[in-house]
Amino acid sequence: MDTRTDTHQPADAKPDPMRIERLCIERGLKMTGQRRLIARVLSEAVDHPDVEELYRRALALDSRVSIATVYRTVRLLEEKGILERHDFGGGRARYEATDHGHHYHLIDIETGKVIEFSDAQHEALAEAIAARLGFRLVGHRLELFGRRAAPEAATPPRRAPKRRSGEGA
Amino acid sequence: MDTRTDTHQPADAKPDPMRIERLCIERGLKMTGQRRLIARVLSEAVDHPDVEELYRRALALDSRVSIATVYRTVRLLEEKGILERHDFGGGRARYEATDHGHHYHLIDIETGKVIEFSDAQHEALAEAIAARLGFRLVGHRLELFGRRAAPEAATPPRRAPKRRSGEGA
DNA sequence: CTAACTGCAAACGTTTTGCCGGTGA
DNA sequence: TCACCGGCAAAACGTTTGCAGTTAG
Repeated sequence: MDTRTDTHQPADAKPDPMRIERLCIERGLKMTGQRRLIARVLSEAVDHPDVEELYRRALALDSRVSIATVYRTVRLLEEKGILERHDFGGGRARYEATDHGHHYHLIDIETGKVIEFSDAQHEALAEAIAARLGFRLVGHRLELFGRRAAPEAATPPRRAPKRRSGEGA
Repeated sequence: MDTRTDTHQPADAKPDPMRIERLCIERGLKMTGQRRLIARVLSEAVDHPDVEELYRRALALDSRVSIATVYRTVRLLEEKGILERHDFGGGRARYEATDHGHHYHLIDIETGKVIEFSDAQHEALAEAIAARLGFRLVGHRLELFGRRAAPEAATPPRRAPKRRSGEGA
């Protein structure tokens, strides 16, 4: 397929607000009110929210959720392969639905914003490297940390995150 | 330089047991007994120890260190650019000296062992992708998760780590 | 009916920090 | 000298869990 870098962020604004719920049912999960709520918040997210953010969004729709349930749900969905957990530095796990195929992340270190992209060339390279080292590739992650290139007025400086976790050198 | 994947693990068994200490002095850090001790442990490490492991190794040489000091030192050294923090999953940060140039990691998901490698082709690709997306690349990380390829008797199964952090999909 | 679920608060494991008496430069 | 440092114990942080009551299927 494509050999070029291909961005796809808020482009496809998650069209289906029930996708996650459907997946839950498929895997035989009991659909309670809070589960449905959290599923909806997740389905609608176009970013990579952490648990607190999910909790905040859920609360805004219905106050009968506890953060413990968000933690439990998010973990459960990850175990079921419905969610993917990421660590972009900053000490909290961030989640995203497992769909829109393999992609990588570019983190804007000024704003913390995450841009998704895919790149077939990289995909092939990763595979080749693993093979060269005598391994069968099971998974891989590529994260780029960058600063918006030159041209315009600089974004105001950003306070350092709460500190924790590994940044790429 | 090389365009091929190049492994370099315990190969170069850190020849200089004072490298870190020298760097500390260069950056104007006060060299106390415990600082020197920790620096030495770090200089001698050929792996990616976490804080507890560093503490254990330091204690074995001299019992007058506290784990708080290890935490403080490791953080300080990271801020000074002497150490690099990694999160390979498992809930604790792991450290390695910032030297032997840019390299990436392949994590053997059976054993948890980390193999380092460098790859100029990937390096160039990362740079190109960032540019293509309108960013200046500040750092990047590539982590491969793999299973030793076919041939020999399989390594015994390994219990899952303490749970936390992001695995590559 | 009952296994799966929830809220709450307490527990967890890692990491940071306040206090305050030391110590290297 | 004195700004920086180390030990200790307590706090903070994100996250998990035991308990007891609730609910989906």
